[in-house]
Amino acid sequence: MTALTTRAADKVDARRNQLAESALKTLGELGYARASLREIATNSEFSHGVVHYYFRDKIELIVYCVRYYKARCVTRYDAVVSESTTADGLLDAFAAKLVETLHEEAPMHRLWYDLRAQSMFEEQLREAVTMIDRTLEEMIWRVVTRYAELAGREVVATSDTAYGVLDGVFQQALLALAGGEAAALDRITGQVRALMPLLLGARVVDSAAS
Amino acid sequence: MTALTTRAADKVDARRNQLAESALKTLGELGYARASLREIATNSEFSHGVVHYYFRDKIELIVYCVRYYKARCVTRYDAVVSESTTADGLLDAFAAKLVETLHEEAPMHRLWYDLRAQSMFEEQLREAVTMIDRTLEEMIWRVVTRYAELAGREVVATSDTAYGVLDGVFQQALLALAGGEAAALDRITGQVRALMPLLLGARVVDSAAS
DNA sequence: TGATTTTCTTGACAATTGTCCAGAGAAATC
DNA sequence: GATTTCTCTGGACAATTGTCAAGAAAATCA
Repeated sequence: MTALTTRAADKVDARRNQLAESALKTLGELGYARASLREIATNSEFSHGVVHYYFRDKIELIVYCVRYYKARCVTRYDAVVSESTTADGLLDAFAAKLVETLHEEAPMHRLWYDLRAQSMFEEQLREAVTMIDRTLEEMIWRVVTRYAELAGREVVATSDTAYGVLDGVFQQALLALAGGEAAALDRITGQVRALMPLLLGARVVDSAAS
Repeated sequence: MTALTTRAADKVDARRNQLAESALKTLGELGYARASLREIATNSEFSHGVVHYYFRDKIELIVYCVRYYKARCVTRYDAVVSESTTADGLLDAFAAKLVETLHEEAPMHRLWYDLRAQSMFEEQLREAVTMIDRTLEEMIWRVVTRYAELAGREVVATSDTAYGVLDGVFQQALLALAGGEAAALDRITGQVRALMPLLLGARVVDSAAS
């Protein structure tokens, strides 16, 4: 019985994910405000009524989508961290990955910034948004600390500052890109190369290697 | 006749500004999506029909509001720049002003971030948003260059990077504040104190003063 | 004061929205 | 194969939206 229940729950979750998938496509295209449930359903293979079978209301769908979206984000820079062997190499790989993300996932990211802004008005969004924000901060922190480790230096900024700084220039690039400014891709590469070293302080002396 | 026309135009502009004023209040409270023309009109001293007498449609009202809002922003840190006599003093004044802004104009700023995000979906908003963004960047740049000048050092970051970085942590603070995290005010003070020096490079030798 | 223009109000409109529901269809269970 | 449960459809609902227009009210001008 437990097994059956679990399997049924899995099936429901699978359908929820399927709906979230197409909902995210519509949301990324139209943004939070303009994406109606009917439009979302039209861009899926179901009718508009099915949404209320799997989600209580619109906000629950959105929140589910936001959480679902997070799963794709967390590992984005893991390869950058694990496969880089030098500080400069990591810098290159990180910048390249940022550019790739801006290129290929722009709709997803403008949706993210949209939702984050909406969360300042709609309290129901806040918890999910805060959770993702924390996850993103940790992701960036892994990159920065690995960078410092490879450089043999210490990080002089806190985790939130590092995230805030890089998120700021990333958002700037995304915005410029939305305005057709293709040069934004080159610009952010330079910005990251310039900023990351600034986050590092004096050379660390490894006391175990004397 | 020119004088009369001008005076009439001034009167129209005055009414437009009056409407923009109360519209901004509603927009700051509800955000771009949820602020209907009726709600905006209700929070003004006019009926909902008057909006279409002074503005062609909703988007024109919003854009007008955005531009009107800009006028209040540009001079916000002028006193910080002109009245500071030491680098550390400027840092203090700048951080204090940021905190004050976060405290007193939070609704206005969450509206700004909302509109900026919307501009990635709605092309009609883009021009006005881009213009304000440039203005804000210049404003920050005046602070940063003045800071470098007082410190007798050069700025190692470009104007857009400086703006992106500070805007990032500011937005982070605003978001945290919306979530009731009062500690965000102290945090951003520390962040600014830590970040600004990082934007400066080696000591500048004033060749004229040798 | 009377005429004319400007300004504003009120009500109406079509469209869109989120939500709900009755029932059709599919799947699972017995 | 019959029955029950799950899944989905399509239409209806009230509420809200931006927009518009007809006319009242106010201001301006003669």
